[in-house]
Amino acid sequence: MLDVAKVAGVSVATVSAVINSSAPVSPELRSRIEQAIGQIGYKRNAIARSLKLGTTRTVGLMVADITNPFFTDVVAVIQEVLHRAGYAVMLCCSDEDVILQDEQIALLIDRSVDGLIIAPAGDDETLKRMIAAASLPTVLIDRLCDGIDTDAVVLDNRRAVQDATRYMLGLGHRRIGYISGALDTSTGRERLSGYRAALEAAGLPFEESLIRIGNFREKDAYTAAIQLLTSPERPTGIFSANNLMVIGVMKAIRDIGLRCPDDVSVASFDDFPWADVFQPHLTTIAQPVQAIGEQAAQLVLDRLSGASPETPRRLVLQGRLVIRDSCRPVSLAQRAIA
Amino acid sequence: MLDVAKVAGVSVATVSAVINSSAPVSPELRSRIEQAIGQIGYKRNAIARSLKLGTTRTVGLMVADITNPFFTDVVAVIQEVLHRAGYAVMLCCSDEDVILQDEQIALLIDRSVDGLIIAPAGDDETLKRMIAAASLPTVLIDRLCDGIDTDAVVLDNRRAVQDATRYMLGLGHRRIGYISGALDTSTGRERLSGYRAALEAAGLPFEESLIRIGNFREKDAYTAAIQLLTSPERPTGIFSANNLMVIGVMKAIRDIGLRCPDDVSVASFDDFPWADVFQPHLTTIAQPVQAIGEQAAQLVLDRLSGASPETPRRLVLQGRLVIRDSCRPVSLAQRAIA
DNA sequence: CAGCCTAATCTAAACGTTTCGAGGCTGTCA
DNA sequence: TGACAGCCTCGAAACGTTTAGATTAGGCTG
Repeated sequence: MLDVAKVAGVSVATVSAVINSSAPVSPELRSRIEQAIGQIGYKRNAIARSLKLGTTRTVGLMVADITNPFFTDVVAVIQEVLHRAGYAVMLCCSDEDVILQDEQIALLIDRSVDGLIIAPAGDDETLKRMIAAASLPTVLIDRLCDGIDTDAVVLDNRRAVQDATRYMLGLGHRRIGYISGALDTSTGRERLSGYRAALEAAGLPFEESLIRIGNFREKDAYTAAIQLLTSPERPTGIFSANNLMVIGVMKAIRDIGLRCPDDVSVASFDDFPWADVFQPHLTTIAQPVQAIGEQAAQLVLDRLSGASPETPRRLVLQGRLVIRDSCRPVSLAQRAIA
Repeated sequence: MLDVAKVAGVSVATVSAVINSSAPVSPELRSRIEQAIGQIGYKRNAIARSLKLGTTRTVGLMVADITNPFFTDVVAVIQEVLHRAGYAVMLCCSDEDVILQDEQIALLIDRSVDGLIIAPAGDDETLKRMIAAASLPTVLIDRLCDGIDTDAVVLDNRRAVQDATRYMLGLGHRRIGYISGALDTSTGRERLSGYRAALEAAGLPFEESLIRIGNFREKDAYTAAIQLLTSPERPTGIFSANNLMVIGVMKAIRDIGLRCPDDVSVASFDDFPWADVFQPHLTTIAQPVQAIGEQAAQLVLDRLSGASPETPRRLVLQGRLVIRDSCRPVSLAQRAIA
């Protein structure tokens, strides 16, 4: 910029004024400066600018698992909306690990991001402290955390799972295995509570032995499903609390030598683009990923521009049960087993 | 930092010395300073540091489609390796769009990333110019660009597709439809050339009418497959040049009222974690995603630390044909049609 | 005891911007 | 003609670091 000023024979202040059109500059100087810029090939240094302005026009985005299609769909739309608004996105991934999560958040805050969008891997004190200390515009997505009182956009998890469970009950299933996400996540807890509520509404008992923790991971879900399927009273249906885990469940069913839906009915949280073309066509709960991403991005943009109310806004969206054919009415043979 | 210095009763230079252990400091002062840091809760400002040092410890990562599981797998490992090395990752996505790609690269360079890892959406002049002008450590992944002469890690696309095509030919298929990626990508061209080479080796003619461009996108591939399947001489097999497109192909087959593999055999580039549990079990070419990610990250890290040779390094990895059961020997009935 | 060396500490400049306040010029009005 | 307002332009400080080079103190040597 100093060079530009020299070439144009003006002061840096004037150059800055034309670049940011922050002050009136005579047409003559303006053109001289613009020409000098073109000649030198000058690009303003964003770092120096950030230092002076205290703003980076970057928002940190942290998801629990970059490999999960649900998150990538959401990331894609957030990315797009923020980019349109002139913000860059710094993406991190905690791999469902709280330690890693804290490291990454620290890294983002360290880099002075202007805002934060987080799908937390789990409640933890450090996270709370860091967010409070940083006091940045923050929005939680997918999952909430006790004690983090910020904007958020989440699903009505309880209701969605309640619907799905009611559907399975309606097909005559009485023993429905449940592969849960980690219970230190809000989604883990809420989804399970939906299952429980459906059972209760149907006047059925809640059996601990039908619940297994799959930690939202394929591998853990596989082990969990194997246990469920080899237990003395095998469930006639299994509900998986997310998309990654249902793959593990299906592998378990195959490895045990059973078939879905003939021997075991399966339903799952999160939809797949290929679900209605590969068999069994999975019955799932589809999340409005587009809306989630848009709203989250908008919430953070609103706060960034100071257009938000003081009190945190909490958006709750609804899932949609997509019935395909991975669930079947309970057969006589299955009844006999149970 | 000034505050810390005041509290500890020393100069900022000394504080800086203890923070970076860049100069010897007496134990007494060191502990006074450390205490002051704790008391104030001081965190060093990375922006100011970047300005002074001219380094951001951030690398830009740009992929063509964040929604594609192949890319997310690679992104996940790059992320992890770079994080371990103390670098942050700034992720962007071009959505297979050259214009968007240029915007995003400009944004990354503008933010002064220290290095760049790019899976280009396509050859284009602007990209070349920007990369040359920025003269940053750059590594291309998945796809090469004419005229961008940097480190790179790619697959032996030609050979992989040649293997797969030979396999289909071995099953008796003579009319194999080919859904191609965009031909302004190196992967688009190389994969197609593998198909062509296999045909040639088998002494069969290459028919333009069997080739359709699906642009690596599900939607375009769907349209392309519909055309192929409704043509007078319907192919008995279809090869899809990536994972997203094979979904479109399967949807087309279903919508036309055909079945895979009974009526049409299908094989595809890129593997899926669920491929051997949902039917039809897709025959695919699996890419070594872990290795691709690790090598790419390592290449950029090496250059960042100045440990690289002057000449660009080009790593070519091999794919692996995973035979499942979406391809079947050509039946008599199919022969009759053709 | 002067002179020197070493080790610890400090001062101040620099990185590339933005911006505040001051100053200069032009033109208008009394 | 002088006062004043308005518009441009500029100088310089500030953002929070790092670091080269100056300074100081203390110990050793001759």
